[in-house]
Amino acid sequence: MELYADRGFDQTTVAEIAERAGLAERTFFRHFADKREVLFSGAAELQDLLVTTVAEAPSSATPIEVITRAVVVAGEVLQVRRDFARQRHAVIAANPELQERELIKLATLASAMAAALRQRGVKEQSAALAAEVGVAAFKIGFERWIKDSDAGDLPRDIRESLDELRAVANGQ
Amino acid sequence: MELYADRGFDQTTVAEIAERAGLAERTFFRHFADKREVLFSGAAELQDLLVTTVAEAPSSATPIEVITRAVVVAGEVLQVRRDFARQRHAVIAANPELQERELIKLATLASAMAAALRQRGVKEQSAALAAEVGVAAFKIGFERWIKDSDAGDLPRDIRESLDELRAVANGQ
DNA sequence: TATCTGATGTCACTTGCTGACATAACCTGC
DNA sequence: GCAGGTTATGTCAGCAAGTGACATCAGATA
Repeated sequence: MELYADRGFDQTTVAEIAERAGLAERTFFRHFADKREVLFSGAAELQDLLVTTVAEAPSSATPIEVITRAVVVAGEVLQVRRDFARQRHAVIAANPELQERELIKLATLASAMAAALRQRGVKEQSAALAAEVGVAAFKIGFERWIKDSDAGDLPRDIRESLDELRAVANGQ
Repeated sequence: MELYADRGFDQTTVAEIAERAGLAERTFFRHFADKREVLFSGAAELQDLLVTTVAEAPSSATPIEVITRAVVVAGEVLQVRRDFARQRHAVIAANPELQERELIKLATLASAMAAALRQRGVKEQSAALAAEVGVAAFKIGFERWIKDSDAGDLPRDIRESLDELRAVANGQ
């Protein structure tokens, strides 16, 4: 992260990262599939959190309620380390390859949530759509939160995005 | 496309592509930014189509109506070459790097549509959300269409996805 | 015809990433 | 404690993607 933030992602070689870490270059690739993955190792935990939250929701809840709960909980967790999230976001925003990776991670989260919904008996299409909607609202709520110069409130921003998404989808 | 479809994306070298095309390897990179981009050169035209459709919609239309029209029109165009779309989809589905590229292209389309909506006076957040919703419905409609063993009807599938998205978002 | 421009070729080079094999650290059972 | 297995790390050679610099060639234009 330090190197990426300082000189930029492209300008940082794996050799430099390895040297800074006191390891051989080869060892880096044993810990991370590629140079980008360093910034996305946290995605697995986030996915667990989302899936667990979906799975544990009361059976009376509708798909969108379940998804809302999940992304809001994720927001609560992310919010804790705002400075880190911000720096990471800046690094990613400066590089298209990293944005690609970010997008596929989000898509993976969506499909994991969709799978968890299907487990609850939600039908295929609805599950996929609810998950996509949740991720879209999360994404836009996250961006608003990161831009906010004050402390901000990520879960609230996510909820508001979802409300506005609903309004927009209903033709308002 | 032939090479990618035959031996797979990873197993195809740029040297081979260049040879098949009767060109030097260097020349390949003057036509395409990288090895993946070959499969996404059509995205620019699609973006033009979407943006134009958004811009030309009657001023009375709501954001979601405008976006719906745009993605349906895009569906009509894509539908014409179903075999090509299918083969391309299969190649992409077999390779994570290509999926990443696909996702960033879709995200680019979404943000282009959002910009076109803002041009119409739609406020920032609503524009972004409407565009995201449109792309999500397009994506899922497209997948249904591509899986369909019959001739299928892409615009219809997209519309149905949007209807179902609305139902889901409203808590059904 | 002379010249200008754009597309292509050639070459050398960096860097990401992988496979194969060697070595060191660390358990685990006895 | 120690023999044997497992896991993390090092070393090295090599492939393929992508880039910069310079040369060349073909067609358009004055």
